[in-house]
Amino acid sequence: MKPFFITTAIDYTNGAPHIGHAYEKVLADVLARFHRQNGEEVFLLTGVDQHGQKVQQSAEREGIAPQEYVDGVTAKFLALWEKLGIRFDGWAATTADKHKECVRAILTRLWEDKDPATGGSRWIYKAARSGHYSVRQEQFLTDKERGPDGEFGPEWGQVEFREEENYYFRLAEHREWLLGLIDTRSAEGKPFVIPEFRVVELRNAVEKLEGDLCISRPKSRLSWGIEFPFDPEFVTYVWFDALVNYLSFAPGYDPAAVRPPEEFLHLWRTVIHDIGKDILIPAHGVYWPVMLKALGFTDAEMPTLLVHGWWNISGAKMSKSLGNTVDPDMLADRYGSAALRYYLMSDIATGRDADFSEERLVQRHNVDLANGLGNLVNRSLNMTRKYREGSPNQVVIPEDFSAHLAANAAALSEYSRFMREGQVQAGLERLGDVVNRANALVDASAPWKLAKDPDQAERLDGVLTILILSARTAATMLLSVLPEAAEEILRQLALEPDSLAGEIAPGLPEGYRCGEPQPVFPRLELPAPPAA
RNA sequence: GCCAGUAUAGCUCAGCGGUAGAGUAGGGGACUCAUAAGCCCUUGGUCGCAGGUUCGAAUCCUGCUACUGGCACCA
Repeated sequence: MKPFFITTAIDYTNGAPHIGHAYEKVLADVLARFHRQNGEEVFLLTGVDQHGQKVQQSAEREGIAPQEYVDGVTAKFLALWEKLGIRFDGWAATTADKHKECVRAILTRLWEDKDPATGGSRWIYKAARSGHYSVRQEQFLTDKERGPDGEFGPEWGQVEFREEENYYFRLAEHREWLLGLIDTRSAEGKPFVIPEFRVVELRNAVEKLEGDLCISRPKSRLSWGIEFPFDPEFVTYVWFDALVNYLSFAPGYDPAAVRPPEEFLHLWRTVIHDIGKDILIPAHGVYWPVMLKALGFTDAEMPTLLVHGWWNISGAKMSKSLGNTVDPDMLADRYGSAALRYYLMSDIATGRDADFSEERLVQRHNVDLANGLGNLVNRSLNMTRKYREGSPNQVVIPEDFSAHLAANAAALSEYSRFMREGQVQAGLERLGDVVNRANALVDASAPWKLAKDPDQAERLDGVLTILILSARTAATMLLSVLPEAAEEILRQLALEPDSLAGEIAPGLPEGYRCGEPQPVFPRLELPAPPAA
């Protein structure tokens, strides 16, 4: 079976999930479901990033242990994914023993990979750096933190000059290699980053790459992390912990092996990292490929980065400090997870930003799903039952409608192409075409008139057949985005979905009888505005 | 400061050298199988601003403005 491996970013467990977290997971889930529907061996990996200073501080504020704190937040994420129907195959939690061991094994290997010329590690070195340090905020200050008078403001408390030793991962010397990788991938038509306009951004950043990556924090400053295997005075700092989740929770990875095991590579060669634009540069676009190179991955074994945009709120960035975050849990409760999933997939072009609007969420649900697809299914089944007791006769499709099914087949294959490219919105537009074409056919052929004229009996059978087959094709195209609703439609139609291969059945099965219509998408209403 | 990107109908966006497009919202009509849904027709734009190239520019070039992203600087 052809493999398909997709990962999401792991979310930081320092607050409740917002709409952006939900969007990224729904996108991954939809693509995973599409490939699964296409008969592929799919692995979807998602999870949470649980270490770090902010978690440590939040736990202290609440007077509980960090593990207890992250377990609580993690439960919120898991409950939301359950509510939104996110079906994942691997769950990455960075405080899991499996992950800690993997990170430590990787650090050990890189530390012990000695350069014969110098006798030191080829990848990691220890060095002292100095700077201004705020004791109260427990962080080094840059000149950004200086006030207009050039001094550090009172919010930093006591600021002292401090020297600190840390471990560093060599990055800068891999600049040319990374530029070559980016260019080669683009030239081969398999860009390192999708959408392609982000490749330029990444390339610019890589060209200016200098300096190495600090991968440790002294325990005196940060205790909530993975202890360094060869120096217990330090814990692993963010990216060497978080990024490694893609390996530690992937099936078959062995951190000790010089070359990744074939069992693992089988899946890994197809890997797509579904991430937000905020963590492309430098984490996923620079640190990660160099880390993989250090771990013995060849250029052909580098991932593809699928970079999505953000949901803005009335044109403004969503941020906790602005207090304009959107709670996906509340939206799912208010409108149902299907309406939310459909909105998130249909109203943003993958890779770009969009403006979030509850009004638009309701509108898209009502126009596309309730009035469009839902009503098509309902009216088709009603007429089939009313005029043919659920079983249209097997007839030759009337000549003036014969192009209809061919157009549906074309729409289905275009849908597949868009979905393979991660363009879910474009795929859903093809679904809309199938629905609109069928609804137009109802009015053009007027089955209620045909039913009154015995001479038109065969024509009526043909129209009903096309309508039911169209509803089936539409449901087939809805399966990855709204699996439960699509299955309910197929149940009412009493049909299996079409194959995604592009060919569709020319008629109904022998002895076909449709099921009972039941509205699948009741219309939604916006809550009444609060009384003035 | 540098490098990109975006600016087209109320809204979301497509078009990227040859008479301004789609969906949605607004208006009108005919119908009745249906979730008062659907179908047909239709109003609506000096294509951010100013120049230039061209027989012809939303489309190419230059400058400007606004917004977005990235990087850098912040002695």
